[in-house]
Amino acid sequence: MSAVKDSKPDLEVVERLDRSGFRATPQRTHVYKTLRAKRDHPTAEEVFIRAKKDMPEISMATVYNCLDALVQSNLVRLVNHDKGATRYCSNMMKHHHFYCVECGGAFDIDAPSSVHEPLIKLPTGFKADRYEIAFRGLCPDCAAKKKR
Amino acid sequence: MSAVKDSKPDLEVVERLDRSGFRATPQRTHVYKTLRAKRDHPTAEEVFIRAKKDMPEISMATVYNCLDALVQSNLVRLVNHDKGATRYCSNMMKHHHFYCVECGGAFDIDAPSSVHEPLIKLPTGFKADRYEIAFRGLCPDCAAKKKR
DNA sequence: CTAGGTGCAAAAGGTTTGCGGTTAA
DNA sequence: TTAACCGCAAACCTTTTGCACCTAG
Repeated sequence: MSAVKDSKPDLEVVERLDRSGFRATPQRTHVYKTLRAKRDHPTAEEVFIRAKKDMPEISMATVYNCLDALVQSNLVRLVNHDKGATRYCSNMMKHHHFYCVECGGAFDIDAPSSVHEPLIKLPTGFKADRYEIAFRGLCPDCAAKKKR
Repeated sequence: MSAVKDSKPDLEVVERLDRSGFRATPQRTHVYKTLRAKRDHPTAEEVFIRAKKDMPEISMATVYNCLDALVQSNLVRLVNHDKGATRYCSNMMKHHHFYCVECGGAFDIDAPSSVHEPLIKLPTGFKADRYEIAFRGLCPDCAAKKKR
């Protein structure tokens, strides 16, 4: 009922791509799966390297194309660190990010489902449909090292 | 109220640069003043163009160098839009940003001085010394256009 | 059949670096 | 004097684009 490389591509994904006007190609679903396989924030190149393991013929351009389609389909988010290449995140749950100023790492911070209140009142006219908090400071590891 | 080129370079700036181990060179103070002159979020190239008006011999590399020194001295912040070049912001008051998904513009959102509370509890070990909220949605102009 | 997608290679940004010359402590 | 800094140009890295071929609808 399923092949080695073509395991069922998750209806949700197919549907979302379709709703945004994209075909659910093997490359796109594979890039998505690659991203889901690990809970970190890889760069496009990192994704490319990982995706090639199971799909050696995929190209960098296609990875960019796929990531773009996935972002537009709301299956993946962009995450910008302060420097360097754009990173991608397949965790679409409401969450925030913590950036360690020491080691440069980025960590997901879950948003409490209860309190996502209009913490800040926006000036009249602005219509926000989402927000994300970027914390900066020391991650547990670096904080521990620093203390000594 | 502005001078030709060498108006006194603001003690605060000199001191901050110095405290971070940078000399307060004419280029650095000029780039800083350039950034302060307008309340937007220019790219490095934009800064370069503006800075050249009053300092024609300044180079792109120097602008990058200066911006870097200013960021490290806490006189300027990096602002990343979703796409494109890094942008810079000389508004160091506690504030957040609103990104318009329609026109791509970025707007400063003042943080109420009263409530800058730890609205989200971080997992144990994380030591945040600051945070910034990125709102996304429609700016007043685009919201108005959309309504029609 | 044909619009959309892929892979490749080349191009286009954006940022950094190496280096000779200059300047401030 | 000398370490820091400047301007220039080349290098580098990330992302986009043009194009020939391919494939699903």
